[in-house]
Amino acid sequence: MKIYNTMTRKKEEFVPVEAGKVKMYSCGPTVYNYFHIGNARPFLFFDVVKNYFRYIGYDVTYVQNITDIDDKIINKANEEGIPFEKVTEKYIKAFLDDIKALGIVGADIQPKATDVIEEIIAFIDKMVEIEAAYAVNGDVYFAVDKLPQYGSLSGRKLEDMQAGARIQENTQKRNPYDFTLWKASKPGEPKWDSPWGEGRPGWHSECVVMSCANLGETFDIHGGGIDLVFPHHENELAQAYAVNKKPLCNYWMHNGFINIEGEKMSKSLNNFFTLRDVLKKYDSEAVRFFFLSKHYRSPIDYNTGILDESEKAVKNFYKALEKVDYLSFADESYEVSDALVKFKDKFVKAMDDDFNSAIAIATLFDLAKIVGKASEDMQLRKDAAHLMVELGRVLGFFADIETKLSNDMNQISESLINLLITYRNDAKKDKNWVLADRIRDDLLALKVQLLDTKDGTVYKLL
RNA sequence: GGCGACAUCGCCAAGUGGUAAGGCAGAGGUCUGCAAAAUCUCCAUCCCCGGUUCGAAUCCGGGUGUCGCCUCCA
Repeated sequence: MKIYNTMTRKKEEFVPVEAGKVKMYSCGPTVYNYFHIGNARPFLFFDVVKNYFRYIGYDVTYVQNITDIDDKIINKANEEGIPFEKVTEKYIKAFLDDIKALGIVGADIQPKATDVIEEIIAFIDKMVEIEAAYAVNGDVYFAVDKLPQYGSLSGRKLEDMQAGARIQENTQKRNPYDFTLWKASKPGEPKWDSPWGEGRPGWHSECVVMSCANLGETFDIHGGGIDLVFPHHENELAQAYAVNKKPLCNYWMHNGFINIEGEKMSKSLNNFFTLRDVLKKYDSEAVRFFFLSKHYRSPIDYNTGILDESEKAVKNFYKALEKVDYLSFADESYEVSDALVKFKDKFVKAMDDDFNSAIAIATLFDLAKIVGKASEDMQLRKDAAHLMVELGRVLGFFADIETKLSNDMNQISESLINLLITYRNDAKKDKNWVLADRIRDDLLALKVQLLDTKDGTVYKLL
């Protein structure tokens, strides 16, 4: 198992802190809005990471935080003139609904920042105590100068950063790169008591507190979007070094960005799509296919055509399963036969190589080809179907296979269609092509497609 | 200015020294009253130049182009 580690900029063999166990953390949403497809990428990807580790036998603990106190949330609350809790309540629910709609199982532990304020205060207090941080007028800042390791994750040196960076003047800070740990509250803002007065925690401390509390001071994997490398993750790491004197985690994983039609997604360009809106038009598995068909570290371009293609591709998985009537034997046990073991190997090898999901998906197509091939041995086709579903589920596909494959047509309409097929066959016998075609076309308009096969006419619901 | 990523068939996308996976689209055959479906088959030498090597899409150098981070944006 190899993982690309942002810290070292190379693929490294994965060695867990504790044998047989994986402790992973990924940065969750700030709940002030519906999340967009860019946010969806890490949510989906790290869920697959978790699935895969479980699949190959690890005992996984996956923690993902919810940031429910933050400037953006306060701004939103002020805009709408409601308490910030109303904002977070609404968007936490939306977050949970949306990831579920995308087929994301979710984290084992999902702590909220406001649930651990006491712990965050204690953590910041410790930094002040050891002089890794300092308080000024009710604010607390982390002193980056004190930490020689600062910049090690993002590969920057403080000297380099100073040169051309556009950092707002903040005369309270000793170094412009000192970051806020605690922020004094203004009148009317949410606040908590602290040794430095009433205020609220900055963003960077909560993740350290929540990850270490649930996973230990050094855990295995910390994930998030590539943009979080600096400053967020750099700052998390800095705090962990300062207080625990050891690295926060052994492997830093970062997913690439999503562009829209070749341009950066941004609110000013108004070119972002919420997942919620995308799922109104496209099947969730098409979205999943879109993400997983490309390596997670690559930048990925979103455009309207790409999901159409993805949707067709996913449909072919189901077409193959329909051909063998998968549901009729889905519950039967099976073994990976000698003829199929190479596909499982290919899948595992691909995923072991820094989660190469593109090849993993190709394996699914390899299997779909066998499943759908009428000339193949039926037992082989069934076994291939089982394996295809087993592997597909690791990637999050086929979660709702019963619904997808079941024909919800009721008995009456089924017999009506068969009746019309009989009429059409009579018309064909009479060479009444006009009537025959009319029946076919009219049914097509009702989303019932007639197909003339060697064995007679069959129909398909579109 | 500093740091970094990427450039592979019409589109999406694997590949990290041994002679280009897969998907979508497309072409042809079979089947068919027509059509669709199904099925079989076909479909790239890897941005440019130079180097290393028996051998490079893969390594090195130089171009060109695209993009990202350095603004509490995943």
